[in-house]
Amino acid sequence: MVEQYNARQVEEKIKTSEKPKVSGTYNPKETETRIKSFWEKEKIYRFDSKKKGKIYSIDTPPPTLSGKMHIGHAYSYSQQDFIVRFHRMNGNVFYPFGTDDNGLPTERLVEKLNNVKSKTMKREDFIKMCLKTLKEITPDFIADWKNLGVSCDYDIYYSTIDNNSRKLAQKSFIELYKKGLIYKKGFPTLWCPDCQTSVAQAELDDKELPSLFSTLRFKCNDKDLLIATTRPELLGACVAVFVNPSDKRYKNIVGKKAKVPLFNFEVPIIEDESADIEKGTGVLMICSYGDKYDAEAINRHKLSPKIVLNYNGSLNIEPYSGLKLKDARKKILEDLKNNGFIVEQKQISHNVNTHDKCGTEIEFLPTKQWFIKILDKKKKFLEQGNKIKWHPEFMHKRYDNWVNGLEWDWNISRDRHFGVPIPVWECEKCKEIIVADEKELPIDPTEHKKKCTKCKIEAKAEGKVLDTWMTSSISPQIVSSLVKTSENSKIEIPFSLRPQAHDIIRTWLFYTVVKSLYQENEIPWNNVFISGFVTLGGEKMSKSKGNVISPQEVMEKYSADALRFAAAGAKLGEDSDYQEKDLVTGKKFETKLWNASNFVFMNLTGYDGKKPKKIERIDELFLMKLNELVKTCTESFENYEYSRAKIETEKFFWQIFCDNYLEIVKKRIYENKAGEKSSQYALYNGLLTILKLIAPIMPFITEEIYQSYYSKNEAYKSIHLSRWPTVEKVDKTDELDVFINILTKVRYEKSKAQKSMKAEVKLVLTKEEKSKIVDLLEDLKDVCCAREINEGKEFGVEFV
RNA sequence: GGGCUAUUAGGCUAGUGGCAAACCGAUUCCUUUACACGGAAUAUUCACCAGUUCGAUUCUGGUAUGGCCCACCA
Repeated sequence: MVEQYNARQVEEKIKTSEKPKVSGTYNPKETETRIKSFWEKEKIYRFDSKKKGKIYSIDTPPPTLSGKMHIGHAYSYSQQDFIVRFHRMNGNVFYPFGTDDNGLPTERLVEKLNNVKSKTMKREDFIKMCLKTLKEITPDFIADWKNLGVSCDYDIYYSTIDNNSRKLAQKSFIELYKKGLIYKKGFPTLWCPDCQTSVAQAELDDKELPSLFSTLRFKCNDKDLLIATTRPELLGACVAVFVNPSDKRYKNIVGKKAKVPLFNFEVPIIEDESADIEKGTGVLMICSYGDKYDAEAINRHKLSPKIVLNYNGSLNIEPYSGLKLKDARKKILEDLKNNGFIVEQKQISHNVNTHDKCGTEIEFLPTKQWFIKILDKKKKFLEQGNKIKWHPEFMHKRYDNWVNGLEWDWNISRDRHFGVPIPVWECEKCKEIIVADEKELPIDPTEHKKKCTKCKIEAKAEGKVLDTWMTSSISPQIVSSLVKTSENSKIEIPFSLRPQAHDIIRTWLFYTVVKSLYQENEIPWNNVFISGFVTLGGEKMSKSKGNVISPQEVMEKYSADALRFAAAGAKLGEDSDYQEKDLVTGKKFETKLWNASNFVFMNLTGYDGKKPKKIERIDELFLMKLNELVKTCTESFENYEYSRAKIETEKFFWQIFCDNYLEIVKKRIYENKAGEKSSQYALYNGLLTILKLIAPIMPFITEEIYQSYYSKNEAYKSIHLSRWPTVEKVDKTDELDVFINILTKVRYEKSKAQKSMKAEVKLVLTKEEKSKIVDLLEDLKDVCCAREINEGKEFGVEFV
């Protein structure tokens, strides 16, 4: 069992421990639990609204509340936390937390947990049940984020279905409606027959499906007119037949009528560029509606559509009434075949659009929906995109591609039961729209009666709900509303950062830009930080494939710090493959950090914290080298390149600090040589700096080491509130490199001779070598175990 | 079909206009005043073809192969 400590006990422990606690083996499980409660108790990550100075604000992504944290979350939230922790050490951060529970996944979860069906309940009651259920299950869900060390201020919390979020989403609707940016229109829209709702372009997925490509026999003046189709079930909705104007084969029949097989009605034969001469038979049948081009074509030629599809995906045309699309297709093909209307049939595979929530093939149905105008502002959205700094830069292209490819206005209404209601009523007589008063929000119009201001009769409540992105797209406004602002701490839009994954650039990211432009006339954030996915063996993880890595188990086995360490290896924006060896490396790094700290503290007895008058050259060179690392890490973190900071710090700590510097100063410290104080100074500050540099990535172990030694001398109660190391201007010198180079050569000779590194030698250096490290000869002698160092024509090692 | 991105040691990945690198693994050795969960060393490598350049793994163009996004869907 994990031993539980509270913060007071931690304090006691620290106070009462005379000797440095860093000894024995590192126990991450116990430590992480204890450090986590210390952070919570001391409110280390609380947003301080009174603190002066610039605020680094984060538009934290709210994870969907369903099930548990998955490994992708673990990586991406770690990555954003690296950046946040770096900025916290440079000033004040605003890092709220939210959960997304306004969507289908949560609806299903709540239904399952309470054994109810939302559609049979009053919407208001279902939302109440959601809020109650969520209150019960959310703490457990969030626990994983806390265990991982994600340093949000969890008191600044929102849920996308809570009263405040619903209120702001409705307010946003009303604001945009009043600005004339929202309209309601009957239109053939993307429709999911399974969810029985309209959907937005951004919710479409591709699916490669097998299909039958059938060439059918239409009739024109008793002659055959062959037309190929994959959608025979829509024959009854055929309203025209198109041929290309430059297709000589069909010139003579343009303007005549074609007879639709099986249904026996006639449709006009029209010239239209959209018919591809090469494809099929070159004749194209237009149905209402097979796809968006049908919709456009029907509009273009002012044809009247024949709607044969019901909202639930069944046909309404005899004799196929009531049959679902797939069954109807089967039956119609059968009938066509039996009547000799099929000339040719082949199996093909083609991509179809499906609904990303349920995988059902998307249909087109004319329904009345609410839209936000976006098509006429493409240029403006591209401009906004240009004002944002993208990390990595190439993700900007994805945004541009999406904006350029937009073909529909944003459909924001959904025919679902659960969600944020659209706060309007419509007079059935004069079609006047009555919007809710801001004071009434959040409101469910179906629960309230409103009269038409003109006709004075009762208006009809809108039954539809808003697209969940309608709420998510105002996340900056939602989190801003959660804190009281003071002079010092205005949470302003644009925020500093939006961290998110690349799969929702077209939705969350884009829609937030839209809202921010329409509501604030601003970009929502100055920086966007796009993380990649976590794969296993190069493949996407999914429950169905069974190749899922559970972050809870990884944390259990390797520690949260090790998991974060692995996440820090992933390059920004790129998918990274989960490799167990990265966790092994992370754990080893912990051990090494622990042992090295142990060694440093052991040798700091008698150190008074003051800077000695004389700093030995070797100590100075080490601190200068470290200064270069500080510079690199600072720049890297500023540019969101946490992985570079991690690699450089790891390399420096292991290779320069442990393998070389500690070995070099050992003898001086053991033997209380003259430069001891100087080395102690360098050890104390060197280790502290290294700890700070790696603290954003490994917050637990660095805090533990800080608490066990440094906190009593340093001004800050947590390493995560301490100040990031500053970069000093120093002259460059290669003395240390030359020194290490010589040391390497000595080690090589010892290794070749199969001798211990402690074997005593006589060393011969060239005049040039010797002159470069003239101040370091005594150190070289110590670390090489050299009895003497002589000058000669060439480098040489002699064993004694 | 368009866009983006990638191709580096046995595996997984950094990186750079001028001796090619970390980690895991393999091989050889080393040990006891931080750490064998350690240290020293060894082997093996920049997809292909052109161009720019004194010099290209790095820049440019193309080819091949993979991934992602978008489009096509009669």
